[in-house]
Amino acid sequence: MTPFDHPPVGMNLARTAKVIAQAFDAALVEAGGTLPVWLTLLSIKSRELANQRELAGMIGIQGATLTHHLNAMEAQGLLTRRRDPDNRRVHQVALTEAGEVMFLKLRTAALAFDKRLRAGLSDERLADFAEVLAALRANVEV
Amino acid sequence: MTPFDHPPVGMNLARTAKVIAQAFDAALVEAGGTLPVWLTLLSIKSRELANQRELAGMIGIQGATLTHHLNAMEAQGLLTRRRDPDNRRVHQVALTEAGEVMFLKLRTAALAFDKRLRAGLSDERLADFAEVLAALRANVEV
DNA sequence: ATCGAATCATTCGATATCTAACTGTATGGG
DNA sequence: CCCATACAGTTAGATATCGAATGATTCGAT
Repeated sequence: MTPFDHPPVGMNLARTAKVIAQAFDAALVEAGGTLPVWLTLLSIKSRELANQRELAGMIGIQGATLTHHLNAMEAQGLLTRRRDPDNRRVHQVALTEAGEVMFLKLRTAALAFDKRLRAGLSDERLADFAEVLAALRANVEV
Repeated sequence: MTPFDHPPVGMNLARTAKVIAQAFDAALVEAGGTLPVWLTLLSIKSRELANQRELAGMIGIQGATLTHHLNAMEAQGLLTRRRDPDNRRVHQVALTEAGEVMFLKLRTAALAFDKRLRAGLSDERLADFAEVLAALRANVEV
């Protein structure tokens, strides 16, 4: 498949990330949510009253994409948006009761998936893995 | 950002894969193509006359998605589709002259990007990295 | 005090992807 | 032989994402 001496790192990374993301999404659908819904809930919980720019940054998506998800989740009754009275440009996002419930359900699924993923891999091995990921990111920035 | 003891592997993997894929796509756009175009060209070159099911499998996308890319690339004059006379269900895909030229240009960009990505990482380290990727994939299958 | 620049969010239009349904073609068991 | 089943590809409809343009608000420099 490749005109490369070594199997290309990037391709391997992309393929692996894809199958894992798909499996994770399937696990979350099982639990009544989706991957973007989980990421959005997680970002909101980790910093209540953050503005949308900050939430998008935590998730690693653009503001426009987050707006989309928030619209859907607001329609589903998982969250509310309210303008910050101190700075009426920003929308403060907060979870509803239903949003909290969904968060807890998806967290259970996410924790189980993370455990499944780490099976058979030592902490040192995973730490080195994370370091390589960081190095790859660094090699691409700038 | 997380209710996890350890930073979750999957999230780290997904984020890294995303920024690297974006950087790679940018490099390919610089060279006159895109990531899906490159992957399609590469899959065709690595097995001339393969059918679309096989090509999609090599790239890691569904047949329907490949159809989309082939339509666009055929319209651009990069490739041709012809029915296999021995089995009129299958379409044999072949590159045109322009497709060959594009392949060479994008290959140069891809090789340069791969080199940039590996900078500062030993072969052993990358080999172990690839093994962990394989283990993660295995942990998710079935 | 006002106007231009910056900031936050939304809207718009495009691309990539998926699944499911459909079309056309091949094949094998009765 | 022929029909049920399987297979290759396309089409249709949905979701996720991005970048660019727009709207609303704030801030700062003169």
